[in-house]
Amino acid sequence: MDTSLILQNISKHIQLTPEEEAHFVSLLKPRSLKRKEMLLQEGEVCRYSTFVTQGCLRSYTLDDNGTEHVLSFAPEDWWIADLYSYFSQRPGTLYIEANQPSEVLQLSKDSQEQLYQDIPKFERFFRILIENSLVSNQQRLLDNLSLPAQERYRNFCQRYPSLVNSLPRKQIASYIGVTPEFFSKMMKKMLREQ
Amino acid sequence: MDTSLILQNISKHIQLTPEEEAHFVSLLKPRSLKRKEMLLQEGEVCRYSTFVTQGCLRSYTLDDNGTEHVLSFAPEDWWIADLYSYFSQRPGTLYIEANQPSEVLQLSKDSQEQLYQDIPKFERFFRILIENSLVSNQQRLLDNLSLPAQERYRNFCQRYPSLVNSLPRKQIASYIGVTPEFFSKMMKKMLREQ
DNA sequence: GGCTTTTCTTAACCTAAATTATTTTTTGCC
DNA sequence: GGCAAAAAATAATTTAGGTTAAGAAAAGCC
Repeated sequence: MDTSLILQNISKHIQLTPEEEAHFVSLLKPRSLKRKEMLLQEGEVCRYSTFVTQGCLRSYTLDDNGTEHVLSFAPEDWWIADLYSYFSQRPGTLYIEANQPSEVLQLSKDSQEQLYQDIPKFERFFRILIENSLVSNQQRLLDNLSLPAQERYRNFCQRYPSLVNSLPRKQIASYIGVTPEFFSKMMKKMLREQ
Repeated sequence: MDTSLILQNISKHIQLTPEEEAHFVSLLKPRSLKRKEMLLQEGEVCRYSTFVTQGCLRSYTLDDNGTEHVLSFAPEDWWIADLYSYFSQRPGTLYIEANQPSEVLQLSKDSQEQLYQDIPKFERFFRILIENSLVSNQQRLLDNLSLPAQERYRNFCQRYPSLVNSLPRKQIASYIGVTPEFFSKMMKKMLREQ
């Protein structure tokens, strides 16, 4: 189990002693995922926060027509969960699925609560993580309210530069909130114009 | 300065001793706002988290055309801030304005950091506050991606029941992401259909 | 109370994006 | 490498919602 990436991720916000690092690592459960393997489905309780060490996951909902709406992507070095379900430990609405064969480290809700008791610094770490998520989520919401699809695509490229050329276009289309057909037309237009 | 509402708000998530309550209260600065008074403008640094004890505030951006896009409302018992600017202490993009004559209590960023040191329980309190914001913000984003304007309006009514009949319709329209003209047409249609 | 300003409504017209259907291209996989 | 399945492109048609403009209603203010 390779924990260097996650320890580095944590060290961006809090400093841990070697003992604390060891304690944290002991709470992690590694898991391998095949392409298209589901980590979570609608109606299930999200019992883990998941950190991606290799590959890429995505979270999405299905609406009444069965259309997929992508909430987030999690490439290497990102966290992912159905946060409503995770925080409340009630059944959620999100699907979380591996886009590619992936390696992840999982921290259970119980372990996380324990961690807050044992090493209060982690309360700070996860608070900062969530603060950053909230800020970018608010910005994305405002973008969706105020910007045309072209600009939202440009913002997507900023946010996930490593994914622009490796993700199916229909998933990018879903993330920015347009149909694959419209996305295709839009990309052609953007090429023509520059 | 009436602090009963804010202390009650806090007691939903953490228990404070009378001494801790007194310390917390000593950090709060009361402020009165007239209708249309600005608490924050684009380009300014957001130095305070603001708790509304009376009245109602809203946060919004202005786009290139000068069109307003409402991010959030804060009636009594709610918190409001430009979180990007508040967390980073860099110039932000939001306007925060009083919708009506209002009374607020403000906690400066410095005081909040100090509070984390003095009474670590507050780290938990604000973490939970932000967790809840993030969850509802993600849900609103997914609603914007997947639901027609009518459904988004119904969700608005759920979220802010106290505001449905007291807010200018153009602000509600902006919050759900449509023009006032379309909103007016939509409301007429909804009445016809039920 | 009257005057100004803002908000709300209505209606005609317009456009970004959705839908449906078909074909072509790419990808995953044994 | 070949085949099935998924993804992408194209095009015709439709629609949700935007724009423009103008009048009616309501709210704020001395």
